[in-house]
Amino acid sequence: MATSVQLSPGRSTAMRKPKAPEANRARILAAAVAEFASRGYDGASMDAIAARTNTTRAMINYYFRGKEPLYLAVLERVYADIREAESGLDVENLEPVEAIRRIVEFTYDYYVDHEDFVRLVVAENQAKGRHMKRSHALRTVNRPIVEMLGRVIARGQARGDFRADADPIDVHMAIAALGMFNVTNQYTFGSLFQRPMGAKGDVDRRRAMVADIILQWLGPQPAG
Amino acid sequence: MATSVQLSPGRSTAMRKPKAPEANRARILAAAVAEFASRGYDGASMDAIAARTNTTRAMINYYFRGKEPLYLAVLERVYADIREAESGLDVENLEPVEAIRRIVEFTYDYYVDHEDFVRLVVAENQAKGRHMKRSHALRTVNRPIVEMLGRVIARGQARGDFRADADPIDVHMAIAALGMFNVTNQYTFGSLFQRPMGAKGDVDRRRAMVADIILQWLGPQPAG
Amino acid sequence: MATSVQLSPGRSTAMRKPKAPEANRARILAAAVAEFASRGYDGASMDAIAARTNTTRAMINYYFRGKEPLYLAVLERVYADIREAESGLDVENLEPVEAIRRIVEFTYDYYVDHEDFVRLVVAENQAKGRHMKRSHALRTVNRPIVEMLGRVIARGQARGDFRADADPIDVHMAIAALGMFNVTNQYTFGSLFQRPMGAKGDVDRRRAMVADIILQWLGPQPAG
Amino acid sequence: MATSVQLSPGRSTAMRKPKAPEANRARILAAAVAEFASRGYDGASMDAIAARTNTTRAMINYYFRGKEPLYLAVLERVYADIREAESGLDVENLEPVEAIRRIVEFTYDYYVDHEDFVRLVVAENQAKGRHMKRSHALRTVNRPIVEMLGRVIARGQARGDFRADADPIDVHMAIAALGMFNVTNQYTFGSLFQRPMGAKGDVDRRRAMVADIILQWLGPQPAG
DNA sequence: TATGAATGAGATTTCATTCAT
DNA sequence: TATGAATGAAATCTCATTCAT
Repeated sequence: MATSVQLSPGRSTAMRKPKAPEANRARILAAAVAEFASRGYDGASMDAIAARTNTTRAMINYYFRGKEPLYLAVLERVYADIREAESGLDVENLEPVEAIRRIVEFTYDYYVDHEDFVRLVVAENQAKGRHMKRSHALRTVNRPIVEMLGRVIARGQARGDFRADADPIDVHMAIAALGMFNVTNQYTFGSLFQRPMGAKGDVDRRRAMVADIILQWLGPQPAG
Repeated sequence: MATSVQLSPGRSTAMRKPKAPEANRARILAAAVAEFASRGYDGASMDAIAARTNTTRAMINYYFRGKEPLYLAVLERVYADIREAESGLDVENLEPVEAIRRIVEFTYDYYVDHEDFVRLVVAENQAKGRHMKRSHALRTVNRPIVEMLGRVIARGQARGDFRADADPIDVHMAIAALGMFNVTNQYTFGSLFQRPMGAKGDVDRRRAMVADIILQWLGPQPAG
Repeated sequence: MATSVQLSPGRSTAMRKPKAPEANRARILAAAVAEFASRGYDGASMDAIAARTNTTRAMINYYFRGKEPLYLAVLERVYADIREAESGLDVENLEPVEAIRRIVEFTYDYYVDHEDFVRLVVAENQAKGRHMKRSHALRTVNRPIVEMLGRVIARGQARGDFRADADPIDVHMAIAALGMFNVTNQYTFGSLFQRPMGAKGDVDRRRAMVADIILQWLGPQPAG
Repeated sequence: MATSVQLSPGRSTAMRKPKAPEANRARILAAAVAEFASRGYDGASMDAIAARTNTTRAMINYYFRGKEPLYLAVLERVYADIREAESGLDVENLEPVEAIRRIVEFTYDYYVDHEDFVRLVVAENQAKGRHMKRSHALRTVNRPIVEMLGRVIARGQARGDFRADADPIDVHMAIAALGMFNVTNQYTFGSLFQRPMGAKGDVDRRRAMVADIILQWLGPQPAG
């Protein structure tokens, strides 16, 4: 018994006890965003999240009641973030064409700069929207960018700049598709075609390209 | 093979030991494609794959030497499949504009009809290309569609139908982005904007839309 | 401990959750010593260790984080034990020859009485010291018996009882070799030469024999 | 089906088919000696042995009928080898003291040069002689060295060179113990006391030391 | 004689969650 | 509010052996 035997099985590093519930919650949530984005729902481990926050699995369960609720909170958070960012975008004073270009650029950059968001959206789609369905908050997320697009397109149509049958949701979808692909498919596409993509690709050139594509398509139909 | 060869007696149906390695392998691979596509790498379970066939985990390990090699075989298989399908696409005799439309339609339909392929590609990207890197076969997959696009674009440029600076890989990327998005993001996008997507969306309309987008963009630049 | 302290009510016997981490850890460690000593590293099974206690594999992993760390803890424990036992050996007040005899006897008996220790040492050697290398604790184990031997030998040399070139580590090695062999090789040697060995052999006679061998060797060199 | 799919699950390296049963057996046995010596009974894998021989597990089972019989064959082989080597030792024409020195040196060197033998003996002892018991061949192995020792000791006693109560088996045991320890305990002892041992230690010095120990002990008892 | 195919048992480890305090 | 302890389920992989030819 004189021999010193280690008693505590867990991590024995002295951990600070914050005693600040809100801060704890926020820290856990941030760690969870990173972990779920990086590893996906199944790949993410509660332990890894705990390790990123100097707390324990039990703590996380205490705050979020389990892995899935935590994941939902993560989704809600990143959607709230993009909604907020979109809200800050002011295009009412720009000419329609310039406004579209601005919106495309904003969107393109947001994806490049927020890979976590993109990866989480993709993960949720890979999960067939399983979790999203259970969240009232997520089912009622509104994305200001679509209404914004609607107003810009209407202005452009009024001036004859844009084709008459342009639909804001279609336009948003095209912008999102072209912008996301660079991030979502960077590994396979980049590897197969030897093109650096995502944040490492030629961001400026490709962002401009997307704007061109959208604007060409939106432009008034040549008679015929 | 046309002549009737006597098969060994008990080979007809319910044998305890099938002894049909090729068929076994193929069955396992098919089951693995479905399982990995449905659940992702981590989510997929060797047991589930075994259950989809009439074999056991041990059998799968015997044939494929583990989960990751099996996953690689799956990736290689679906890439081989799309490469083969692309090879069968004949556009050399079409006018450039029609050829592009044909290629877009083919690609769009392939994604809609082969969700497994799309999901596997997405999954591999979510895994940051981790597995792909280890496969020589995958690092050297060539996608005939890009060369095909290159030839069509060159023909179009020679006739003045297409802009001079069009790049086949950019074009392929745009087509892929617009086509995949409908499949990859169907759950979140569809839910957020109340639009059915993927195979359940308005496939015809959207396929045409993608072709329009690409062709407008490819068309000769208006002077100025 | 002598005063009667009130224990918490349910603590007496059959609780579903013992909540006695120290005792659990100790019980697991003891079981692991027995299992690893009996079956070697590879032969030992975590299940068997669990069965020897009243816990589960998962519990063991919780406390020790895996099989190898557990094995290391076992090694560290038995080395700590022998070190402690060696420390209790008091030979400073004995004449050098008697002191050597005492040390030999202690060592010989320790091996006979602690087959687990001997078997674990042998197992680690069979594993080429693979695990030991990874343990800082083990790399810095000091064995008091060698310093003790050094002091006794020096005293004997000063009196002319022992040869001048005697080296404590050589002496310890010879003692250990002769003592361990009886335990380590009891099965093959005993079987081949029909001699009961280990604890079943003629312990007294052989222990004396080892002391004789060592002392004859240590004794002053006959001139010439 | 145009795609090339690997069909054979096993190792596809072109393997030569020796068609030489005896040679096969010998090669497998040699590989098994190395594998069992290196990894112990449990640690050894039939696959690893197969890999060392360019055959398959099935082959080995075909020749040896299982892992344990193979292990027994290995033990029998290495004991046959040492017996044969011992038989070649000629000491009848040496003076008793020189003869003893010769025997010690031979034994010491044999252990240093045949670690596989030593490791197998140790492994069998760690297995508590479990396998040995089942082998008639092993239960009747005779070790010529003991009779040889007996004759030498008798000659030495007749001349008054050796003590009267010296027992050949005791002597052999001491020689074996001192010689084996250098090999069997080289990892723990060497690490704990910073002494290179086994073939890497100071073989010459230690071999001489063992001879000295034995001869001092065997020498005629000083009166008293 | 030789072998690819097939099998079932067992081993370790990870993990999310629950419990009692 | 916070947490160490405990648990049961599942997942992957290895392996010796057997079978049919």
